[in-house]
Amino acid sequence: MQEKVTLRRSNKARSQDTTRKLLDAARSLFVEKGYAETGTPEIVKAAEVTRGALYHHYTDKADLFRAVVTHEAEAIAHEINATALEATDPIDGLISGARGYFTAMQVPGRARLMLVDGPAVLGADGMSEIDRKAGGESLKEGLAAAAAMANKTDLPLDELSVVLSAGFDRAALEITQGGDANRFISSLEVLLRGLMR
Amino acid sequence: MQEKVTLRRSNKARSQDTTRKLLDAARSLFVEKGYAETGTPEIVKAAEVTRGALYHHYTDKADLFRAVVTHEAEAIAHEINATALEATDPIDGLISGARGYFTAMQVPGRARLMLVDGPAVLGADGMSEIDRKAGGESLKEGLAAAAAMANKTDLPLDELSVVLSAGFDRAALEITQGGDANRFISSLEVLLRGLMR
DNA sequence: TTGCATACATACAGCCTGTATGTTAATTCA
DNA sequence: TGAATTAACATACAGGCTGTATGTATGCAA
Repeated sequence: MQEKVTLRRSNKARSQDTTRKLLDAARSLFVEKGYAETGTPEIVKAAEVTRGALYHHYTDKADLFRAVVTHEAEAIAHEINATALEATDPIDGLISGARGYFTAMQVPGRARLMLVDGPAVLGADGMSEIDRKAGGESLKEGLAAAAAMANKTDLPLDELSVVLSAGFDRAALEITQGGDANRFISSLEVLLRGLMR
Repeated sequence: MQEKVTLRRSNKARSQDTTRKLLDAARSLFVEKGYAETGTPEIVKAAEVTRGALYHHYTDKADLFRAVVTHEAEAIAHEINATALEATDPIDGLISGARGYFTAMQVPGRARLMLVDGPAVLGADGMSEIDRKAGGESLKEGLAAAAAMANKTDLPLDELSVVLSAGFDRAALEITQGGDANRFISSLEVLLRGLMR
């Protein structure tokens, strides 16, 4: 006789499995169609779970979105770190970091997720917190190092890093839409070099 | 006997009136609560019209939003032009324009409308078209003038203006959230000056 | 083994969007 | 100037989506 094959799994393993399936499905749908155009019924169908599971693990749709964005931010930080090369010139270091950032942002839909839907759904503050946790401080550190080397002590570093960071983001977005990465990189480099002269 | 007092109005006048009421109500609600959190029933109630009127004049909710954003972009351009002063130094002109932009962006909720919800709902391309029609080319022109005066012929002006424009936007957003306008302005000025040296 | 907590599954209520249809008044045209 | 047409709504409806409430089975701890 065929026994009732209920495969026995720990609660932790079950949770990990379903959250992972939800995260994967949600990510690819959010990336493909955007946040507003993606419904939870569609997500759970793709994830092969029920809405009950979704709302058990996440408080609401935005919470799931936050988890996806957080995961993505970590992946981006990881990719950048993997390609970042040590540079003697701090500005070279910043440019190399920017190159890595642009490359990481080329995975389809990622730029929209992180730079358009993210701020709209989670707010600018919610996003900056996620970025901070995922190590988005590197720009400010690089700027500070460059300023120190150039003996520029009176630069408004906090504001500069905010402004430049927005420029990097915008450049990344433009590049995904066909913009010329090299021209954007040189425009950023000329800004940085001018700053430190 | 009391005659039936149906005040007689032309169709054009009626349309102007209701679209204006819709625009006003939608603007203040979008600004206060954001696009996604504002429903059309709420809008028409505030405007004292019906949803039928709304969907008669606009194809959908996003279309009404587009009209609001367009109107707002024109108001911003107008405010900037009103305060812009002629400068001999093109960089001074850019800075003065930035000051006007930041001031215009301080009206509550406007920054969110134009810089957060706008791109998410209408797309980056939809927004840039609106900006373009409302005269958002002034940055590129100012940059070109400054570059000409400084004999900088090899700058990637298009990319620079895109990157800097993003920086201006981000600065405006930060200022509405308590950031120090003067520090942002000097950070932008030091970027521009360094660029043209 | 017994009781509680976890991890769901199902059902439901409320709201919202867009469309279809009906009605009244303005405008056009013969 | 009267009839036909169109504009400007108003009302009703269908479908879908979100979040919650409730039910159930299984893991886990005492």
